[in-house]
Amino acid sequence: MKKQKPTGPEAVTAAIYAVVRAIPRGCVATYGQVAELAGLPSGHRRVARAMKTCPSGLPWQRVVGRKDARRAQIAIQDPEHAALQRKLLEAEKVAFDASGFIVLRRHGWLPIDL
DNA sequence: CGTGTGACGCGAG
DNA sequence: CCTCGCGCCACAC
Repeated sequence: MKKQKPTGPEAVTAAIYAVVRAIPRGCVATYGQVAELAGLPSGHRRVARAMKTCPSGLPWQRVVGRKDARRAQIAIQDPEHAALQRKLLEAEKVAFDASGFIVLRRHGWLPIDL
C-alpha cells in the first residue's frame, strides 16, 4: 500500500489551500501558521509561493505576514496588490492599525505564540 | 549543477 | 521598537 502521506508537490499545495480555505471570514493567519497546519513546519516560503499562484476561489487575503507576537502585516511587495488585500480584509471587517498592522488578538484565527 | 532571489520567520544586538 | 543576519524551500538563470 502506498503511503497515504502526500509527498508530491501537488499534494502539498492542496494541503496549503485546504488550510487557507479553512480560515473563517473576518480572521487572518500567518504564513508560518498555515505552513505548520499544512504539515510544513518550516514551509512558510512554500506557502508564500502557493499564494502567489493565486488560484480562484481561495481566500488568499486572509494569509498575512507576521510582524511580531501580537501583530501581523500584509507581506505583499506589490503596492497595488497589497492595497487590494487590505481592501478585501476591510470588507470582512478586519481592522488595520494606523501603521497598517492587524491586531492578532482581535482578528487572529488561532493563537499564535501565546 | 551553482548562484541569486522572494507575498517569510525568528533570534540577537 | 529598531535593524541586521541566518535559515528555510522552490524556482529562474
